[in-house]
Amino acid sequence: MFAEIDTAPRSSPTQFRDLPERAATWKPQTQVSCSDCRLRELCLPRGLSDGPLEAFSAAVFAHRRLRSGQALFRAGEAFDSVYLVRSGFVKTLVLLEDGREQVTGLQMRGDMLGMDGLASGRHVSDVIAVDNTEICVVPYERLETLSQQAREVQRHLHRMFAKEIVREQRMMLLLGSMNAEERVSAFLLNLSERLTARGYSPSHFVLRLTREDIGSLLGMKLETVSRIFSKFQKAGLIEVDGKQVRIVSINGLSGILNR
Amino acid sequence: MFAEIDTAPRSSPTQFRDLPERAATWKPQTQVSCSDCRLRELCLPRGLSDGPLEAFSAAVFAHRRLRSGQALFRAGEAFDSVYLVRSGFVKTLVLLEDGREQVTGLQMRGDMLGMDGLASGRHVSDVIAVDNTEICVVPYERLETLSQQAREVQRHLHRMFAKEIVREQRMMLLLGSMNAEERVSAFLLNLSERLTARGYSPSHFVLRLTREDIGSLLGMKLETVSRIFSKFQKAGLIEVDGKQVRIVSINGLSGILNR
DNA sequence: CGCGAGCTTGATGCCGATCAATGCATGTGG
DNA sequence: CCACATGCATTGATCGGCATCAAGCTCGCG
Repeated sequence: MFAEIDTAPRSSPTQFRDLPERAATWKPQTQVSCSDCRLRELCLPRGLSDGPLEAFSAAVFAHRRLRSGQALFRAGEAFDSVYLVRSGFVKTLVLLEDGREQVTGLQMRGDMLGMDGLASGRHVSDVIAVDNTEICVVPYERLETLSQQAREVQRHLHRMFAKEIVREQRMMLLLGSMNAEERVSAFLLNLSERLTARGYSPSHFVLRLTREDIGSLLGMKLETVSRIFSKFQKAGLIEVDGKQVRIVSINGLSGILNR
Repeated sequence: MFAEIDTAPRSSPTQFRDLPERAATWKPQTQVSCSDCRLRELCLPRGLSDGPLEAFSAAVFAHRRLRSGQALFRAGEAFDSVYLVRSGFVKTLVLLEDGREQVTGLQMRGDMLGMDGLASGRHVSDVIAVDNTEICVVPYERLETLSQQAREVQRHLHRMFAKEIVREQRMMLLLGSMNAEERVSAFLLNLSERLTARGYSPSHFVLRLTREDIGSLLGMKLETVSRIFSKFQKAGLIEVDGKQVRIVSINGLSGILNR
């Protein structure tokens, strides 16, 4: 039904993600310099001068490759690094003592992870790859040092923190005051925006999450997610086929939000 | 029904909050040094050595006094400072384009505010006093400088950021996967904990928020909040009289959460 | 005194949860 | 290669928790 739009136009490792014979060759890789990383414009302060850039590059200690399903870290583990998604997709989960868990985010290229661990020295969330994923590891100590040497790095870091705070505030608003249709539509529009910013098609993409994970993220049951997808499809707003989604009417979707 | 437990044991400005004739004298105050601020152990890095301490003290540019109902800042205003609650209580609201708003937090002594503005240079939330409140104003530029000079200050700042991220994650979990009774009980227990940490009674306190604000914070309607308070009272878990609350059975309340 | 803001409580209705059946794709072991 | 299990998604039927609508109360205040 849908053409393959699953490939990352500017990020080579992901373009093989659906080919099992390539996935089988998925292995840790040697280190890469930040200077020629295509992620640079997302991950680094804009216009970072050469000195700080190289310093930042040195701060990226290592890269980790995760296969879909593998964990980057889990709640309870000691915090020592923050992470940047270089390619692929991960989900973040927070856990309640009684076993209940909730997806709190879907992160993609350029998104920062793991800052939660700074509060107590231990992570309070799980981060799980939902696609073959490449991660830049930035030891916190190095980031601290670098941040003290270069004010622009410090400011960039603060901005990353602040963005996460704002994102979570928006999620609280979604969870606290939107109905199910509004949540799903906000989710799809947000996904579209972020994928567009990363060079993907604005209208045609692959949900990395199952209906259950989407439901968890949006505070509803998987059946409800499924029903609303079907309803939107009948209304001519989207086309859905499993995880493949095409947004037919952005305006229609936005209309649901501002109603 | 309840004795007056409304006074702040270690924070002088608030102990007059319910006396209107004192409230009428509420006016901007001269500057105070951080070194003899009673908030010090909450707001400053523990064991901060003398040099950085004085630097930090100098970073607190001014103090602002707000009467109940006044705004510290509003969404859309330019960001230039972060704030610390020195005494009193404020609520934070985020707004949707269509006018919907949601309370996202209740902040009290030692809590930091305004970091959201760092993301875009403009605040995206309103902060409104829900009691006569005293605020320490810390210009961001100064904080940046100080943070570069003293690693312990930087680390403390990062930890404040991270705590806010973790707090918001917990709120997402509450909003996404708890029913109404669990939310109210989590709210009361959290309030009790935080007030205890500040030297108030763990069992006997004053809700600063209206039923409507509590409902907004917890993602439910004010009538539901009211009903659940009544239900908890009948069950012998709490005693409520307007904004006065006494927790009769902490275990009973916790039991609702882990059920 | 009357008025409005905030709170409580009841009656009713709806949205989304729950329970359940089915289909489909993938993987696995006989 | 088939039988079977497992994970994920869709759809229907029913139920219940919370929203909604409404009435009445208290309290502080102009």
